[in-house]
Amino acid sequence: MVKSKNHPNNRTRERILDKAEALFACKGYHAVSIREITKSAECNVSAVNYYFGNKQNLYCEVFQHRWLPRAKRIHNCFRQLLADKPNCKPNDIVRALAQAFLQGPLTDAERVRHHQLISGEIAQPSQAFNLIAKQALHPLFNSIRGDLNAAMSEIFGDDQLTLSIFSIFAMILHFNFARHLITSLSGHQYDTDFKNRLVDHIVEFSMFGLIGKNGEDWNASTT
Amino acid sequence: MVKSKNHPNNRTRERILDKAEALFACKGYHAVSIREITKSAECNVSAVNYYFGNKQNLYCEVFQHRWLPRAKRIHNCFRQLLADKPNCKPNDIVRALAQAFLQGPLTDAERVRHHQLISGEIAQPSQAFNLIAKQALHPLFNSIRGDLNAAMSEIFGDDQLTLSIFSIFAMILHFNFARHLITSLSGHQYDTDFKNRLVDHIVEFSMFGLIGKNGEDWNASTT
DNA sequence: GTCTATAGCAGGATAGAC
DNA sequence: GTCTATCCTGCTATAGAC
Repeated sequence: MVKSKNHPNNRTRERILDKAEALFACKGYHAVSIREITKSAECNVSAVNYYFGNKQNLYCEVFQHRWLPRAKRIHNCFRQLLADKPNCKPNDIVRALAQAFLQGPLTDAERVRHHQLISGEIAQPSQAFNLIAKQALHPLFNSIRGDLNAAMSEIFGDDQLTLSIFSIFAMILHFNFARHLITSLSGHQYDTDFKNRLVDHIVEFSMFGLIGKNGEDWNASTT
Repeated sequence: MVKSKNHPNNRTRERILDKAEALFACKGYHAVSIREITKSAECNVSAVNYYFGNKQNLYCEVFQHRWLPRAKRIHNCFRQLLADKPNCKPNDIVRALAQAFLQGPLTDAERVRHHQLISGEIAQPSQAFNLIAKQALHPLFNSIRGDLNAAMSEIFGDDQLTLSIFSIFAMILHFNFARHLITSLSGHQYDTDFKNRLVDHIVEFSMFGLIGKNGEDWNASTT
């Protein structure tokens, strides 16, 4: 057995966070054991308790030190894309959002991890939910709300806008979160072409829905 | 200790399925122990192994004997709603779908369970995924595809239609699946009024997106 | 800061009485 | 079909050597 491992420029604490995140994302909190994490991080079992106290706290610190910084990178990317368009219209906002999340600064592996983790918290909120709600979800939501509000005509009610933002997020999350299902039903792999296609689709659908700009007499049969 | 428990008209096997489903939905597969299930079902620990062989198999049978029948009830409700409208337009189809899933034949507690279970499988597919994909997801998808295809104008491409159906499902799933987040961001509780509002929103957004029938010059700033 | 060793417990699964 | 008792594995967490 090697006593002192070679991990140049790569502290044990950081390696644990990296591997823990990957495993939590992939399998979920309860399906991952400390032994599995420390084995993957090539360190001793007791290192998790030494650095993080316990498993639950490691999970929270994954969100604090891995998930949140990545969320910030996505949001910055979104803001940057908008900053390049001074008088932006609703479609510019939705496009910037879709691009930031589907093509933005993350690698595809990071993107999958990111969405798996947030999906887990949305489905079954734990301690970490309050953290990310307060520091990422609420600020982003309010920011988009302000942008869209400024860009939309005033006939749009507050509630209508809120629900529309949820719907846009539903699409963005779903197209990352349900990759397996979507591949299984559509046959598409998540390559660059398909992601371009998805961004275009999200923008078009968010603007026109099923009807399209050629808007026909959709309501004719309803009396 | 009581030797023979009183469970009139309610076989042990069925009680285990009921309680197991509730717990799996609420906490996820790995977070639930056999002991917890059998305690909740008021039977002996060994009953799970007696009736289902092992935990994994119990999980699959929950999908087989609880989830799938419920999915069928929802699909029947959808078909029934459509049958009442002979010459249905796209908005009728989307409304029937949203109603079937958000207001349909299930109680609200059943609806939450149903969506938590399917979300778990979409996020991290297990053995059960193939079962429900083959017996519920693919048939429903193809059925809607056919309905919409017949109701839409022919300018809509195959791929465009596929992505649009995903988007409609994304909304329906998200509005059930992300209840905690949506309540946290919008302040709305999931009462009857809000669910009515959601159905209307899903139909409107799916038809017109953000622009609405008053469709303005959304694309003006993009050159 | 990293390791070994182990405490202490909970998990899934089985054998066999009734 | 339901129960008790038990096996054995794997888990989290801690104590203490180096």
